[in-house]
Amino acid sequence: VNIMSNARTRQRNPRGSGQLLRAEIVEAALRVIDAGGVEAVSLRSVAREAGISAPSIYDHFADIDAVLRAVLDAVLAQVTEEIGKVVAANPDPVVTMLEGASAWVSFAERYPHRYAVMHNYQLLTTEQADHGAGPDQGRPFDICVAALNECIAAGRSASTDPFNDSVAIWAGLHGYASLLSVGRRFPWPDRADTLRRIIYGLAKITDPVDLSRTGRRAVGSGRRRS
Amino acid sequence: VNIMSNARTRQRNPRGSGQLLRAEIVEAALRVIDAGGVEAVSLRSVAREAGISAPSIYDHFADIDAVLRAVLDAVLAQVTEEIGKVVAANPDPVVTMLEGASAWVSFAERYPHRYAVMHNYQLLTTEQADHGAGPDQGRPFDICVAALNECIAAGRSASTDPFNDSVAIWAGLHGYASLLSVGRRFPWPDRADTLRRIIYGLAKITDPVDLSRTGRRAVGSGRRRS
DNA sequence: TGTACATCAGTGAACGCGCGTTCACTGATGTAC
DNA sequence: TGTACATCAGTGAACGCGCGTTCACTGATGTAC
Repeated sequence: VNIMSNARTRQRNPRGSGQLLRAEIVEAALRVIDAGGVEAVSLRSVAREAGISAPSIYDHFADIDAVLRAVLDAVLAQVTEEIGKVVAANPDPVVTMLEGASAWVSFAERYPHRYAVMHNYQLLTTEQADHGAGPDQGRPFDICVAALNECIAAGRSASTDPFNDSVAIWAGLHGYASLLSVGRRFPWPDRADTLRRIIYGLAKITDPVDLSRTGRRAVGSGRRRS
Repeated sequence: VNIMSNARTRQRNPRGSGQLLRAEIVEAALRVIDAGGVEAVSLRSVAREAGISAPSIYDHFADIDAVLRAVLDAVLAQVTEEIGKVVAANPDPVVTMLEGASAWVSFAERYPHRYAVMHNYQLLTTEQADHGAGPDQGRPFDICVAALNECIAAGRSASTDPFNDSVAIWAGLHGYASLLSVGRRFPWPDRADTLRRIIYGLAKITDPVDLSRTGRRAVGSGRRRS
């Protein structure tokens, strides 16, 4: 747990740079979370990991929950950025949905404990829960609605209700990410296949794409229709 | 938290009935979980709720994790029974899928903390994680595969791969149940509508059913196809 | 240019709390003789 | 029928631990004069 600790190596920040410790505390909390989950977080464990004494945290945060809210902001920013990058890189709206979904699930698998923290409702401030900063409700969910609207506009989706269909997509992706991130033993099918089933089925994609071909051309064999 | 406690009112069990306390401990743990989530569970909090001294638990369980595993068994039995009842009552396979899904989500909403415990992988024994007792992998997941196979056999589903499609359905239902159970504020669409989107989309139902009509006849307007 | 002082960025010791766990024990009740 | 005893179903006190939080403090560094 203490492998990445900077305990004992830390130097006091120079005069006027006291704010730097705030960021160091958030980073230390992220390391504690990655190593042992949110239940390993305590004021003292974060202080140990940051290489400072416990009372020093009070100079920057009111309590450990304030630290966790700052952590949550950092995690939200990270996942939104990762998805945003993928979405911006793809002009094809169907590919955008698939790759965005893949980025979401990939984040959950690489940072399972951050993903869990992101969905721990107890931690959220009302603002984080209600507005744009909300993990799914906010930017990632909005990205999903926007991408689905683009699919509809391009004639690639049969959805007539992009908001309600996006709720279903959100549920599917969160459930899949959540199941994968807890590391349950299960004969999981190929991930790209499962993501295609979820996105094609819930976004009502009429015009699948074969991602295994570099040309990314539409193919007719992606999903059989009756 | 202590409202339903039987502290101070409890009588020692009669000679030869010491086993009864085991069940009382599990029930007390369920009350603690329902009131405050799994993080409120401790050996002492469960003992308080059961109206016994803390060391008494050691006569029946090796440690608090053993109590939680017994709790998990009870929760799995409950949810499996609730779903099984609904499934057995419906001869129509499409209705079975919808009502089974509704029962699952309803359980998550009525017992959000039990639902969370059920997906807390840390608690599972290897047996619970791998075999029939597993929360979704086991009986509920098998019920889903069986129901989907019935839909296919009845010509109501276009699925050609019931196992992989069931994984997608499992993801969708778990995600939806999970999102609802954490109580996030969100303009949720009508629940039956969302469940229809998830099941019809992922089970590839070609022949929707209108649940609002008591006759449960198939209707053509459930989902537009391009 | 020197020096007193204020400020900054923290520290160390201590507090009371709930926790898991141990250990010797208690008191009611069934049973052997 | 009486009584000694074994057993059962627990209890009460104590331990060491990590926790959140407080409080007086320290020592380096910038600044006023």
